[in-house]
This record gives sequence, structure tokens and C-alpha cells, in this order.
Amino acid sequence: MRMSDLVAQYILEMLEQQDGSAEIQRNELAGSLGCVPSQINYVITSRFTPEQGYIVESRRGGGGYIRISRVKMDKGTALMHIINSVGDTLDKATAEVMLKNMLQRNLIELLPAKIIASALSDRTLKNIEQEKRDTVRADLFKNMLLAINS
Amino acid sequence: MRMSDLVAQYILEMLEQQDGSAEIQRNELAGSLGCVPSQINYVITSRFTPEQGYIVESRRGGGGYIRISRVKMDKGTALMHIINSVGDTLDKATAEVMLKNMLQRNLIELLPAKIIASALSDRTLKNIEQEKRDTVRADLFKNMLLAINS
DNA sequence: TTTGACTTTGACTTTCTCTGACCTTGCCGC
DNA sequence: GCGGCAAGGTCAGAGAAAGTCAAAGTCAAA
Repeated sequence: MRMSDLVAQYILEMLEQQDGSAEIQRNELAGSLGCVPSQINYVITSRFTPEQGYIVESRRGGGGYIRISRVKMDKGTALMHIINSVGDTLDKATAEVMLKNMLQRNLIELLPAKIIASALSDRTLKNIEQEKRDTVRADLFKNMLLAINS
Repeated sequence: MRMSDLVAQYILEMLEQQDGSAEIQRNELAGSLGCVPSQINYVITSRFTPEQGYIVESRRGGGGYIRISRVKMDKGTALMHIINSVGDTLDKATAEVMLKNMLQRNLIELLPAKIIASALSDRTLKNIEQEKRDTVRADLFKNMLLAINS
């Protein structure tokens, strides 16, 4: 079995046992599974992404940690569908239509929608080169929507 | 739990109980929590700054003390203050401390805070070059808070 | 056989925390 | 005033985690 699968499995079991939230110490886990620490990062970036419904937080320094939580949202829910329907890029017009749509369907409250819209605006993203904006917009959109259901 | 968190928690509880003002004796507190005195300074410098709405006064010599007080303002004004205190760049750590602080002061609800935190995370901004991230973060932070305040 | 996606690794970087030695300030008694 | 004790202040260095990145390896599909 691949190392990455072992790590993923370990984390999944932890999530299972602990009601969707797992906190690990990178070096410790790497040590106990017998891999290099950066392997843990690899697994997290490749298997615990927002598209798959995970939120990852971490902190460095003494007492550092990595916390992975599964959003209470299965693949079937509307929001998850929307998140997965967004690809690697997202233009402003499409984002706005989607937000309006979600509002109408009561999938989201007004204030969160306003916050998200404001984050995705060209005004806010003015310091990012044009070519990259839609990529960042997609990342922002997906992660913020995920946060709503966490 | 980190020592620094213990100290911060102790001070926060004191602020809570004493209507936004806490007076401590550095050496005594350090002794009773089991850390070196300078740890107290570290915590104060990193977690109770003016940007976060605290005023710290102190006095040396016999009968010395450190007094920490939370400044009082209405929500709109406080938020504006915070927005204005952010310059052209904002690093993730500072942003997180500020958000936590706003939550404690009830300037913001939990869900909006989560959405904002999620937008500011390194994971979300992974497609922006390191050097530009803090600039974009500042833009995001300010604009999202403005959306809340409008 | 080549290609390309996915894995693995480790050297190097960045961030956060803790500690202790040394400094400054204030008070008090002589 | 002066010397001594009683605070608090500063700062740099050590230590503790996690993050990044590019090079090398693997493997199956074309």
C-alpha cells in the first residue's frame, strides 16, 4: 500500500472517531507512520481539499498543529454541488449570478453573500494581475462557501 | 496547552470579570502560572496591542503593575477603526488575531468571521505569489469588513 | 517506449514560543 | 542626595513546529 494512502487512511479514521475533526502533529504522525514530515503536507494538499469538503487549519512554532475538519455537508447538498461545479477559474459575472441564485434558493443569507461578493469584486482584487484573478476568485469562492457550512 | 495561551486566557477572564480592565503584577502572575516574567510581556505584545483595541499602562518599581484595558466604542466606529488601522499589507497571523479579537468584542458574528478567515488563509491564496499575498489579504480584509459595516 | 500524472524525499525556510541575562525606573530609609 | 530593593522592560538566541519546492522515483496508459 502506498504511503500516501496510509496517511490518508489514518486521518480518515481519526475524523471518523472524532466526529469530523482531527488534530495532528505533523512530525509526530510522520514519525509514527514512518515517513518524512512533508509527506503529510502532500497528502493533505492532494486529498483533503475544499472540493472534497475539508477545511484545514494549522499553526507553526512550539505547540503547533494541523487541524482537518470535514464539513457537515455531503456530496448531495446543493452547496457542495455548486462548489464542485466551479472549475479552476471563475469570472466575476458568473460568480455574481451564482450568488444571486443561491440567495433566491435560500442557500445562503444576505450578509454572507455580501461579504463574498465584496471579496470577489475587481476592486478588492485590483492588486492581482488580470490573468490570475479568475483563478484566485475560484479559490476564494469555493473556500468561503465551504466555511458557511462548517 | 501553550503557556502563552494560558496567560492570555487568564488576562481575558480577568477583563471579562472586571468590566474590561485588568491589573496584574508581572512577577506574581508569572510565579502563579509557572513561567518566566518576560513571558507576560510576550503575551501582551503579541495579543493585547492597540490595534486589537487594548490600552496597556504600566509602572515599575515598588508597587508596580501592568494594567490592560479594553477600549469601548460602538460597533460601527470600532470596525472603522480596525479597517483604518490596516495598512497596505496584512499578514495572516495578525489578521487572525484581529478576527478573534473582534469576535470577543462582539463586533462580528461567528459565521462572517469564519468566512473572512477562510478567505484570508494561505490555502485559499495559494495561487498568489508569496510576496503579494499580504497585499491581497489587506484588500480582502478591508473590503469584507466594509461589506459588513454597510 | 515515451509520456505524464502521481509519489516520495530531504534540504532549506518561515513562523511562533520560551527563556535568561541585563537594563531602567520608582520608592524608601538614612 | 544616595544606596538598595522592588518592580517592570528589552532583546537576542535557542528551540519547536509546520511550510515550500524541486529533484528523483514509480507506474500505467498511449
